Amino acid sequence: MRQPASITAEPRVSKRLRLDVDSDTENEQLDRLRQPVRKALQTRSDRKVVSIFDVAREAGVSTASVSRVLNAPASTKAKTRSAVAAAIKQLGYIPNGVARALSSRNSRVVGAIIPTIDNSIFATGIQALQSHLHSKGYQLLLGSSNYDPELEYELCQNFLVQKVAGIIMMGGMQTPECVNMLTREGTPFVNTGIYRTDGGYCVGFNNRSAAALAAKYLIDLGHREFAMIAGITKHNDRATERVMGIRDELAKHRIELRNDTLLECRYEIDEGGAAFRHLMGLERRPTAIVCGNDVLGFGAILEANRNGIDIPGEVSVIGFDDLVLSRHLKPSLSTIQIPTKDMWCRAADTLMALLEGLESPVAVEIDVNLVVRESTGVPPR
Amino acid sequence: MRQPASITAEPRVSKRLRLDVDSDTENEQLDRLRQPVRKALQTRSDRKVVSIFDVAREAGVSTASVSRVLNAPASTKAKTRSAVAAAIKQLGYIPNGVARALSSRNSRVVGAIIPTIDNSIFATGIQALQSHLHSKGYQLLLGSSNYDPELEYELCQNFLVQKVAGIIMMGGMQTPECVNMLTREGTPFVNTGIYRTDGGYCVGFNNRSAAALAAKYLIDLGHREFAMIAGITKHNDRATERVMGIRDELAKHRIELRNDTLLECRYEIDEGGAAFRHLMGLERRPTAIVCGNDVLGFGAILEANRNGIDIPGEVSVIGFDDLVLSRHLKPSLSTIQIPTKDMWCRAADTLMALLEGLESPVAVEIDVNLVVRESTGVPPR
DNA sequence: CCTTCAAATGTAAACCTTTACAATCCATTT
DNA sequence: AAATGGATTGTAAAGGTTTACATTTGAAGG
Repeated sequence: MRQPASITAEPRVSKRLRLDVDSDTENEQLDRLRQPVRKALQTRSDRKVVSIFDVAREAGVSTASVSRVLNAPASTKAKTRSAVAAAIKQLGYIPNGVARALSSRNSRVVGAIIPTIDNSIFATGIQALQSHLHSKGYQLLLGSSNYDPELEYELCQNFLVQKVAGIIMMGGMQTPECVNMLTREGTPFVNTGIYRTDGGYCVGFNNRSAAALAAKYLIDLGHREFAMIAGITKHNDRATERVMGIRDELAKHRIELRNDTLLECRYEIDEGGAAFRHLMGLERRPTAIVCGNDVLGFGAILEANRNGIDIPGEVSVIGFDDLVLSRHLKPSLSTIQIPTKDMWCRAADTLMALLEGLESPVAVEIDVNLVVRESTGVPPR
Repeated sequence: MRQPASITAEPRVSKRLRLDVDSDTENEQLDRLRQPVRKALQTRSDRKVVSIFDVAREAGVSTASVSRVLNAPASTKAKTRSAVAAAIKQLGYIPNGVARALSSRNSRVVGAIIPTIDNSIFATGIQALQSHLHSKGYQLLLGSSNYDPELEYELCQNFLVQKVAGIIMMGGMQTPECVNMLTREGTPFVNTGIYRTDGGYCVGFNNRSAAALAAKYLIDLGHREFAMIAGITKHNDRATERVMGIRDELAKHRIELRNDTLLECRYEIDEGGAAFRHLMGLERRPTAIVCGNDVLGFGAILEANRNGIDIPGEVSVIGFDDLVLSRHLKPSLSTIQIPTKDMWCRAADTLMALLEGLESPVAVEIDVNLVVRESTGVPPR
């Protein structure tokens, strides 16, 4: 029996549940598609909004002409244009994008999903993305998934409800259900931060070979005792591939990455510092530490500073991403540099081309660079 | 004469122009309201989308019932609910939020404008905002203004076109035209990061007295030679008030903030470093430096590290914001701590209360704290 | 002056919901 | 069994655009 009490129209609290999971109760399934009923303040309730009809009347033309002046001015006469422009200005008309989207099936809104905005590599990307989209007349609907594919699914579904024109998502860890849903709805999407040729659109780089680049550099310097402070690899293809890249390169040189020197932590300074401390306390100390990203590298360097450990004298540290801070730290952090802004803008370009029916390369590879700074050097002794 | 060539329907490039500025040509005015005509790929063009009619037919009920199951389940019978739920699942129905918004006049989308996502204090705020909104069933449309009121106006207008339910904006430097436009449209908005009682909704703190707090602390330590590495005050009320707060407090103690020790720079590490270097090169060196935010403080500390200047031995440095990094730097940065996440969530709560027709305090004051760390101490000698 | 035809404009049907109002159902009461 | 009235459901009218198609305009050519 359904309990009416449990389905009153309380303000919706996301339950992070999937519509298509059998164990869900009906209520929970529906929850995800609801909008709350509690009588929302109907903005502009009494206020009469200026519509395209008002503009048409004021300008002495049809609504179609107003629409054309706005959307296809080249197909209107100068006289019509100026009459309409005057009317628009006179009335303070602001087109209703919702009606426009409904009618034209084009919302001119792009959705983006990143793991967290609270990581400057993503913040930088989103900043670039937003201003690029803005310059092309698109708006940005933003969601963060906290590295959780279920949440990412939910955000995607919300985007689809909102009828975004397309979606850009960091990484390629969407659940199959998520990809199905996007495909079924016909909403194009681009994965960013990864490069792969499995048929989906992506703009990014090969994390595996990029990481290998770092390892090779350290090996060439003479290092043989390695450690890695990796990101959490679960649900994170980039982190996973970076670990694989390090393993690849070490294996090539018959160097082992011992289990006790491969640490996974969240991308936080604290955690990087703690991992570094742990590694420095090992009986068999590594001489080179590869970090899953620069934040972890910062943690390592700052922890070393605090404890008077000499980088790179005693141990070399290399990061990944090249955040702004990396070059400023003392010692400055060697790292793999990603052209983040460029990557996000090109992801946007790829998506927008798709939206406009243009040809667009399916997989775009972005170049990364090894940036050598002060935190790496030859091994001690 | 109008030049047809100049008004072909090229993909829209934002001209950042105002509709109501007289010097605009008609074309430029209209530009801002257009959507491009170049035949956009009409997503899901042939694909038949599943509509509420299909669900209704499948479930053997009317569309009104389907709508009610989704939006006011308590007013439907269990049998109807389950039939509709089954049909929705069966068909993979995803409601059309655009049609929903048009019909109900409620988009459940909130717009937010910040100066730049590329500053971790804003990134942190937006992260908190987005997940808070998500938990309440709202989505986030994001724009960054780059501290430019004209751009902010434009972003606002785009939000209005998109019929956002409400807007949250960092600071209170909107142009009068912008505020007028929002008021005319009846779209509620909340300013964040500032506290003032001029009638508009805001959730924030008094930047002036917060800054004074920092100055007072340094004065109490015995400092008399002050400098300030401020943010750019133009178009930035927070930066301006922070300078005023310092001036206030110094004046109270008859201390002068000489012109050559008040530097304005963009919130970047480089600039903070350069300013610090400049100040340390002065004949009459300050013993205490107040920074407009932590990023500038980082610049100062890192520059000091590079040049072997002892902080706080030779000079004390204090920041503003309490970014994550502040406690990790060596020396760690004393600063004014802002409960950023809390502030943004409460701004969202204020706005959502408004949207739901609930009472909501007009001005919410957030508490700030002085956090004393290693970068401040008694003056030298 | 009359045709012809491209360009410009107008008419009205979608687009997909929500929701006011009307109609029906059905448990209670009389 | 009829009447009552609250709960549930259905009908159909918005909501503000775009756009296919029809119509009008007007310049060019005969």
